Amino acid sequence: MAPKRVTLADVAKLAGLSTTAASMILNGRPDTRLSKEAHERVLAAAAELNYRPNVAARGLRTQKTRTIGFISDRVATTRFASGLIEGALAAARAADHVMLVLETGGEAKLEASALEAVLDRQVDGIIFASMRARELHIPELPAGTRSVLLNATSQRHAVSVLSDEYTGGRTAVEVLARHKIADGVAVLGYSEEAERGLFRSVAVNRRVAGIKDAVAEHGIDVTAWESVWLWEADTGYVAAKKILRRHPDIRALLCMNDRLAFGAYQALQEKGLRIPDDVSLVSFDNDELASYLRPGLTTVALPHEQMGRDAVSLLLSDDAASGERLVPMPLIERSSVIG
Amino acid sequence: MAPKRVTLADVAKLAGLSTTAASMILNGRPDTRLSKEAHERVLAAAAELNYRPNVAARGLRTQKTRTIGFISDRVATTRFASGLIEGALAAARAADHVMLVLETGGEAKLEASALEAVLDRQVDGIIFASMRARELHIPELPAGTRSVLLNATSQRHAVSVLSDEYTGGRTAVEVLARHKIADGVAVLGYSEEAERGLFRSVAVNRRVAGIKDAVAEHGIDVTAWESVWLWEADTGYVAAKKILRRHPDIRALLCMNDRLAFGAYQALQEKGLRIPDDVSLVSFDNDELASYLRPGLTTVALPHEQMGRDAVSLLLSDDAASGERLVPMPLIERSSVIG
DNA sequence: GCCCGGAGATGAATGGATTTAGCAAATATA
DNA sequence: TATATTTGCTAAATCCATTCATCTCCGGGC
Repeated sequence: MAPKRVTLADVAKLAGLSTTAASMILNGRPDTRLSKEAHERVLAAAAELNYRPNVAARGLRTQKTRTIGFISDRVATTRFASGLIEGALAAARAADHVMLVLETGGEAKLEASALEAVLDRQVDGIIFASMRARELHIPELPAGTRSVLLNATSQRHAVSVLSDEYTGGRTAVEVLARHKIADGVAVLGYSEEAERGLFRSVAVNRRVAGIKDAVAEHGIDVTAWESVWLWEADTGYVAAKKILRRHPDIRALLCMNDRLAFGAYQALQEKGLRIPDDVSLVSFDNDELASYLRPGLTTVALPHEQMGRDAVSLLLSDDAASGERLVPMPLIERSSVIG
Repeated sequence: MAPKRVTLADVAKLAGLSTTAASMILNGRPDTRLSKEAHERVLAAAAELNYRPNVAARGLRTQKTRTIGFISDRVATTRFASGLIEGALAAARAADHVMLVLETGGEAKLEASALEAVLDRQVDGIIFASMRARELHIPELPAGTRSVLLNATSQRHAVSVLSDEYTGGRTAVEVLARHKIADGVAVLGYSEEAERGLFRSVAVNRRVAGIKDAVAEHGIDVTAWESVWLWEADTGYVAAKKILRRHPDIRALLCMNDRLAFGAYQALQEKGLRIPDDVSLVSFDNDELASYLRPGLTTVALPHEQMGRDAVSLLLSDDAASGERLVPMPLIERSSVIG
């Protein structure tokens, strides 16, 4: 039904002017000497025909496509990690850009072809995202290709957006300190002793460093550091039971993520221990889960949406910032800490 | 460092042939009469220079961009809904296409601008997705624009991909029947009596119809239909408590989704009732939650990934199928039904 | 010796924009 | 009156690949 797309030539013809004039006017170029009347005619014609420029054609000339490539290992390993995409999408939209989203599953082969696919489409910049903070290997990019690492680091690439894990770790401990919990604290999920020399991730190491520093500063006595390699609900359940068996006097559990905390809830419930009256819990992530739990779980949030936003604005900003952009991890207070 | 992109002209020059020849050879056109030697030279030149065609330029000529627009209200309202995107992404990649993902938050204004944004980029087709199955209002598209509705229906648009809710509803009931549960069953989340005339959604209505038919066929006695408007963990908790108070003899809970079931778990635990020994549970969705729960929740899965895949393959397939593509909802058996 | 057909290749148009260079008329300057 | 300058606008090149329409040889047929 609807005829083919309106082109600039159509607009120019209707306005009785050249495409040059139409182009200049529609792009609002400042140096033009075209008359007021010409402006009006072109604008009116464009409006009447409902003209929209063909981005591919424009991009061919200008080398700008107003398109960003977002290459990530997974889009949605965990629900909350897709906040990275949501934030990026929102920021891109605000800047009048769109995003090509590609998923690689972490496979090198797919990573390479994903990169080619976005390069072939002349994107203005590329975001390399990882759903769990880690070191990424990025191949060399054509000169002039802008890129930002999101929730990831890389040797070669200058700029990356990360959550501020060190401060986040401190925050979690400070909640305990503020609520006068000074002993009977167990850390669930990480133990330096058990994991020394094993590679965790930059994020975890920094978080642990924050926890340790804050614990020392506030003179908190940590009864146990329990190592759990996979941070899932069932492993959390098992580990929490173990801690409770060995240390019946535990008053607080600092869990390395919300799924572990979820498992701990189950273990505590089984033992008939009440949260927070008998045992307090603080955790990390602010997974969707955290709000479902009863009582609600107090947790230090991973600011995924903000990180996504920041990645886009860094990518699109003119000043070639470099280094790490650390995004604060906000404390979400619910009811799992006694007070 | 790396010089500017290699163009077809570069390849042609290195091969000592015209761009016409190079283009024909690289595109493997069958009718060409170019010599074997010419083929070899062009292919070798392309490989040596690592030539990749500029998709924008090609698209300008061929009107094909190998790009799909994916416009959705939310990308990740719930973790598992983003399976829609994951599936679509995987299918697109398999078909050597990429996806422009746009999020509208359901706002009409953003929907309109998202549509323009993808149309401006000459996408080969558009998927309109909704994270919760519902009726979508899609504006008229330019002639020849292919489109598929994903997890949504619309008056105007012919083809949509939906989960097979009717059969899914039956499946849930059949689990109960198979395990010889014939009475003391309560449905948690929907009551026709309470919600008569209120708009739910096509999906819910079909699911309920399936439940009703299967219940009648198997001669199951449903003790209570409890209406819950918002299907969340806390509302499920409250509703389950209410049911247990009024009907202490309940043996099974059929929950309209996993979050409600999660709330029911909490209510049952508080009452000291064991799952599945005292009360069995069946639910819908296969949310990530369902696997965290103890015991694991038996649930009828929303086949989001498959739906995403189907949407892309329908969009890209030649035969202009129309009507609804109903994707089966698989039963995920865990341990919440006595047996 | 001339014409014809086919093999092997290419020039130029095309798609839809941006942009450089420059033209013609009107006005200003001397 | 003759020369500069400004004003208002446009032809044509460009971005890169695809494709239509030809063009040039060369050997075979008559």
